[in-house]
Amino acid sequence: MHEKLQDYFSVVFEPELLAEIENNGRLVKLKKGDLLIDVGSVIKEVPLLLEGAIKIVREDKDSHEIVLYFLERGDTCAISFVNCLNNAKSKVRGIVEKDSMAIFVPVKKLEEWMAKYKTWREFVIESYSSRLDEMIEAIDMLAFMKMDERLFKYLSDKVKIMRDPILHTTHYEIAVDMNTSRVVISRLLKQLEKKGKIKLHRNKIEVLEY
DNA sequence: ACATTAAGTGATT
DNA sequence: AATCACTTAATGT
Repeated sequence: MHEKLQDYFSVVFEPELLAEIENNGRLVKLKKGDLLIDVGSVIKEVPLLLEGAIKIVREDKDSHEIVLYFLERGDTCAISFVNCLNNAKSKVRGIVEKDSMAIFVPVKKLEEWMAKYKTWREFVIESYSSRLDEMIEAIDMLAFMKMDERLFKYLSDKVKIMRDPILHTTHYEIAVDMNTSRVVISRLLKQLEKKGKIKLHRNKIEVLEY
């Protein structure tokens, strides 16, 4: 826990705060597919991501979903933190996208730290605003971009987050993430392959350009 | 060999 | 861009 914490957070947090995180947080290993938070749940612990990636998804009542943004190492979900200071329920779902490691810190502590540590305050504000930026980007994508552009952005985003140009996913999973049908995704992927931007395999997509 | 699941495709709306 | 109705290909038992 110490080393990883140092790796990603020692540049942003002062030593006392790092020590507090170590004393109050619990280290959790997360497996791909784990459900971190669901719509309607109240959060009492917030994760600081040491390694891996989390997908944040919005879901409607008919289980249509749309990906809002991804969390990476060094990130936290400030939205859910601020949200639970407000005693509100989560409006999003967080799913572990690849095997991850995180430190869970009780919200109560985080609240104390807001007053105590400047770096923590700045971190939360920073994180909140970049999450908001990403969400606005997601809205732009839905409102203004065509399916083929959306798909290519989805692929290149995912490559960046997974840190691997070979995506181990199916057409169906992409279709669910983008709230469209598998057939549409298959056709668009085929077009991208013809343009030489990707290479298709079973359960696997090689992204050549991103 | 057979069943299941992933992916490709034409036709229709 | 979505849906239907297949076909083909890859994989698991």
